[in-house]
Amino acid sequence: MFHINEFKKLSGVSVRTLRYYDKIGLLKPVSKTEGGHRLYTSTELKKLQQIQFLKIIGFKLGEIKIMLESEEWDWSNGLMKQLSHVLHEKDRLSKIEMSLRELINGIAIDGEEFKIKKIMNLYTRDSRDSKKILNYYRDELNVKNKEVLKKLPNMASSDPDSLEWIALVGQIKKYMHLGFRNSRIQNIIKRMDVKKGEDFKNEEVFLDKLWGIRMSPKESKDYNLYPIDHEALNFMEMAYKYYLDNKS
Amino acid sequence: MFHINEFKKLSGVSVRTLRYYDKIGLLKPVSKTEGGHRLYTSTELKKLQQIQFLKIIGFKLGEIKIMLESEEWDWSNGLMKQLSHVLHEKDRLSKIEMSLRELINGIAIDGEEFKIKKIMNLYTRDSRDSKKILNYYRDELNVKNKEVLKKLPNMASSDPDSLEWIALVGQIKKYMHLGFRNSRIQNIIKRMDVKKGEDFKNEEVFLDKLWGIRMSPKESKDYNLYPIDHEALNFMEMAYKYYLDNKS
DNA sequence: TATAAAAGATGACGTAAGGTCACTTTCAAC
DNA sequence: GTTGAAAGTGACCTTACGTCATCTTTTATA
Repeated sequence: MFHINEFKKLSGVSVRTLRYYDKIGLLKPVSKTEGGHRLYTSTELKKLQQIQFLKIIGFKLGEIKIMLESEEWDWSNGLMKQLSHVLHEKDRLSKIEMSLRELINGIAIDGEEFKIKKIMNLYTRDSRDSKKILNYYRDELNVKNKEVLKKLPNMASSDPDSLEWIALVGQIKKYMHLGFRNSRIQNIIKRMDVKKGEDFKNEEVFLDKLWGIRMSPKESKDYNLYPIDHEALNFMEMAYKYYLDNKS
Repeated sequence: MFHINEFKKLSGVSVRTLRYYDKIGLLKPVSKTEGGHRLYTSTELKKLQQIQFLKIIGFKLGEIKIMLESEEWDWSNGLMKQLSHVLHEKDRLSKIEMSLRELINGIAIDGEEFKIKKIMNLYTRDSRDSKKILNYYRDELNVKNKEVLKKLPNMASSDPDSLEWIALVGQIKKYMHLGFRNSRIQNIIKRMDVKKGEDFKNEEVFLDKLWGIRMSPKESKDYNLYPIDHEALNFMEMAYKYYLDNKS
């Protein structure tokens, strides 16, 4: 049984925060003294540590409450979403970093009078057509990777079967530059062929989609769902033909 | 002279925001009508665009106000500080990203029951000596990931090469109950064998570690780094032997 | 020119996660 | 029983606005 001050020292969390967590029902003390002083045990300490971790990872207190309360929380999905969010944030910061460096270099080169002048130019470039900056920035920064990054992890989910396909296709793209005759590429193709042999239902669905994209490139709504482009698909096809020829 | 609604359309900034900026003295309308309606000109539009830019870059409204008001604001210094701040944030996010990927991979391999169990283990291990989590995490996230994960290139990251291994091991565990003679299992083993044949350096490191864990189960500090247990490893070994026997 | 409708103004409350007073009550030691 | 330390509660503050609700001004039409 720890008093709040001891508990604070054990956990490193401020007293105000502990009272706040109590109030919002995130972490209740195990009991109270007659006078109303809060009492905690090591069980609460563990829970608090989980909370701290999830908070660092970027979840909000409300979300954390739900996660820890409900038994059927979809961890895989939640973590994926969080990851996507983090990647998006990182990307945004990278763009900001570039802008800042540009400005700093500009000032270093052009001196102080650079400031307003240049900053304004960054805009007038765009404001000529009286479009909104925010939208400009939103397009530049967000749309691009939101679409691409979000799609892949969701479909991969946490199923190792689908994950392997993702990995295989990813490797194809990674090593495409080696040419379809290259042994590494041929090895990847071989693994795909072996895996293709396992015609169980889960795979089938994914496989049909993946291989099927090539068939109906225009009308396919699924096209955007997979981060695989026609170049890579054509390459795969060539490599696969080559593989079949040399196999027999 | 623009009325507030026209100005909003030109700038893309909400009416509420414009009134707010007026109130805090960040952007005042050039004049008002008799009845008190705000009137703006293109001068205010330019200033607003500067404000928007600085906001995106990460400055707070209070800071922006000072910047634009005072003539002698040290731009170079301020931008540098901001850059430093951005870099720190990026770094923090990178660590979070690694943690998330680690968790996600863990779930991909061990399934849902991984969740609380594993997350809690991450803590209780340390809480015995009543250190604060934050420090623990700083150690965990920094030291572990930085040193170890960097050494074994990207196993936890999104590199498709490593991803395939994770997927393969995940499938082994998923279908272990079928027995090592099962054709699906044997197919997975075959793919592992084929991939193992690609003896490029990146793979080698990972592979040695993965396969090597079995060798030194007790002293291995790396053991905890991979979400793979001995049961699965033994199973893999049996399946692999069986595969080799039936191959020749 | 009278009136109705649209547009604008003002003010209050809410957000997330607590920090910082101010004031009061309980605990623990003597 | 007294007293100082520790704990309690409550209120207001922070950012950058969003969202009503109510009231006034402007504008368009009859």
